[in-house]
Amino acid sequence: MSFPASAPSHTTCTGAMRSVRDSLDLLGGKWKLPIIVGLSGGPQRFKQLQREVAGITAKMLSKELKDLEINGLISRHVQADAAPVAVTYTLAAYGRTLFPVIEALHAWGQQHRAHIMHAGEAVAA
Amino acid sequence: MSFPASAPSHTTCTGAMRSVRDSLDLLGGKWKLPIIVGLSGGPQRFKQLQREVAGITAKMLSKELKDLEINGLISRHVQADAAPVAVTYTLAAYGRTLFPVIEALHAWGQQHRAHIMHAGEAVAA
DNA sequence: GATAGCGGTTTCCCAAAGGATACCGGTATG
DNA sequence: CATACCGGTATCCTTTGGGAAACCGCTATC
Repeated sequence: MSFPASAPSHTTCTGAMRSVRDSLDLLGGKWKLPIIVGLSGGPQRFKQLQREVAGITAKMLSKELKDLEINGLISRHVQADAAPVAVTYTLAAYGRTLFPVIEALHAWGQQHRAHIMHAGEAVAA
Repeated sequence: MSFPASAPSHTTCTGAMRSVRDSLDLLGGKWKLPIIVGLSGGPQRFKQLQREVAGITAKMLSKELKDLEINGLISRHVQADAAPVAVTYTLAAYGRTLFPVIEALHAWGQQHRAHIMHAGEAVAA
């Protein structure tokens, strides 16, 4: 259940690391998580999403969405019936299993920001 | 406490993303987490650690250790008394606050691996 | 007919990440 | 004297990540 709390001994820790690195490979980079969070509020169309993920270029968004779809985290729907061909991206159920991970990163990042500020105060004071 | 479960609305999600990206900036890259896990079992000396983190070069290990130390996640101790100058690296208390994050990444990565295998089975069967 | 939006792709380019190798001064060991 | 271990550093190189801008066909709108 937990990664070894003590005595890594090469083999044990190497094993635990594999899965950690797997996660990081899928979620690493600048845009994967922002996109997932951007979709967490409901389906979005390409340009909508690009506006929401502030700063991302069309090229990056396109590429990252492909990656995420390949890994089953999101799904792409094309409505050819509509006149200018609407495309919507939806966070898949499997993508939602990432929420605890995002939560953990979010919580730590927030606490870390507070930690930094606190250290800064002592200096600034 | 939790990142917005619905209706991101730009501002909300942008705020939540900042801390997530902060975490990723500190922990991202190929080696940071492996090193932390490597130290989770107790203090290690440089070469010991390099052997444990399988595959890392001295240059990378040295650089990453500096980064981690600057961020207060680990601490470096030099024992000049010993003849060939021993250096030990220890996971700081603050570094241990990362355990929940690592746990989350570990758990998801492990589940993901199972997920992939499962999908593979259907094909392989 | 011009302009704007959609959903992208293509090309070019730069900076950062990271690997390989050699080397450093020190000691101990054969 | 040669070799190996320690804790690194310096140099060079390739790979990757990612940004900028132009462009695509199509539609709707002024």
